[in-house]
Amino acid sequence: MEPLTEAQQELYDWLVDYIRDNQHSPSIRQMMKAMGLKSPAPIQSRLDHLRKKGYIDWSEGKARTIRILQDIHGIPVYGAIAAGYVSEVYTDEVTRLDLAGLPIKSGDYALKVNGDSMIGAMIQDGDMVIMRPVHDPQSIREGTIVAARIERGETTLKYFHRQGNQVQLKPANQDYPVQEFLASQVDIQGRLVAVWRDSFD
Amino acid sequence: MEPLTEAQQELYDWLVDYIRDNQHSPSIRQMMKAMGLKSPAPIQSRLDHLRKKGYIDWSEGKARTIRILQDIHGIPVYGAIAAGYVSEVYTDEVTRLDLAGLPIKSGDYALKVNGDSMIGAMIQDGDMVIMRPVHDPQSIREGTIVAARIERGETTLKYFHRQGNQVQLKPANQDYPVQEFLASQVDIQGRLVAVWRDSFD
DNA sequence: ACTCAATCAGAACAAGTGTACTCTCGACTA
DNA sequence: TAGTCGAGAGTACACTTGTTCTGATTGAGT
Repeated sequence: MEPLTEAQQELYDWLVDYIRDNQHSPSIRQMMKAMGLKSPAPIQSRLDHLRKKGYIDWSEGKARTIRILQDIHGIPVYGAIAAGYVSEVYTDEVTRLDLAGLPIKSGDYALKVNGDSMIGAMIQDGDMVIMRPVHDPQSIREGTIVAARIERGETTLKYFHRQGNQVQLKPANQDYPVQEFLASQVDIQGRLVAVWRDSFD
Repeated sequence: MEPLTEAQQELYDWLVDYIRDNQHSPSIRQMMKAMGLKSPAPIQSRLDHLRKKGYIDWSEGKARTIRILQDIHGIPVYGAIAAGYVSEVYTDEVTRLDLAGLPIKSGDYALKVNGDSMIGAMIQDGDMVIMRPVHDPQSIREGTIVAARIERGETTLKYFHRQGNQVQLKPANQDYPVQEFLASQVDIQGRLVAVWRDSFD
């Protein structure tokens, strides 16, 4: 990332804070006052440089449309780790894991997992599963993990399989039985899109 | 939260998406087009209702200053699901899982997991592990999962154990051996605070 | 049948706002 | 020493944009 001058850095830092707090960009005259200036020209100049250097962008001619190009919310992904004695560090290109924006859409919701019936799918007690609402049951693919409500009763997390007009709900644990229902008996409330676990002491 | 009409809900959902994607509010005429309308009046009406019901707010007279009052980045936690045929739905109090803010501190970073040496700890290939830097190796508790760099070589994810002045790195998979090193040989780069997995088709 | 709220079209206005322009000044460099 | 670049003041203009009108339509209650 190309370095910034002191004045540019000052404006950039203020911008990031303002946008994070207010969910929208300030106007040039607002920035002017915040920087203690009496003319919009210096702000324009700094903004031009910030854009040229790849820090921000905006829609030409439109009011308050500045966007910070760097991810504000995510955390940096430094590389790949682990296991087979291999490791790799991303030095030049630091991607970012945007837990807030990237894989999650509006409407998604989370459920806390009780029990261990999905242990074979690496989902354990206490995990948070992020679900996406399913509007058309026909669109669910075989083997997807879904939250299924059975006959207006309890909801469980299971593998989804079709068998004619029947629906199979398979746990990922030998200790639990496979359940079969008529398609009309089960209500698929969502499909699994992500798992979050922070239950480490 | 007061319920919304269909038209209001449609606008609100679109708004949330737009602001999250663009870091600023759209103009009324943009909303007009997005909703397929030919007049700004209906949008204003919907916005008035959304504000009155506490969903959004804006600075009067200022362009593109709409803010979503609800937390955009967290996602709602509807309840507990699964497993032992038990389920529970949180109806009254909807907590929110703030993936961006809550359990993650500044300085945390993510690593993509290669291999299956931690499969016993329910961490599989492709998972993102969120690590927190460890400054004092003495503070690490027995059995914590850490990212350890061995003799300035590769970094691996393992259980951390002490044995006198030696350090044991135990994988969570029988197929891999336990490794032992002098404390001076291993550099603990971080301890595991969370796991994220979104590799579902 | 009546009321009321919510939803639309269309037009108009005033303020907010981005942008362009002309200057000056200081720091650094060839 | 002349030249370039970034910072800053001040002014002006055109477009974007929020807001306010006047009406018409629809649907749900009563």
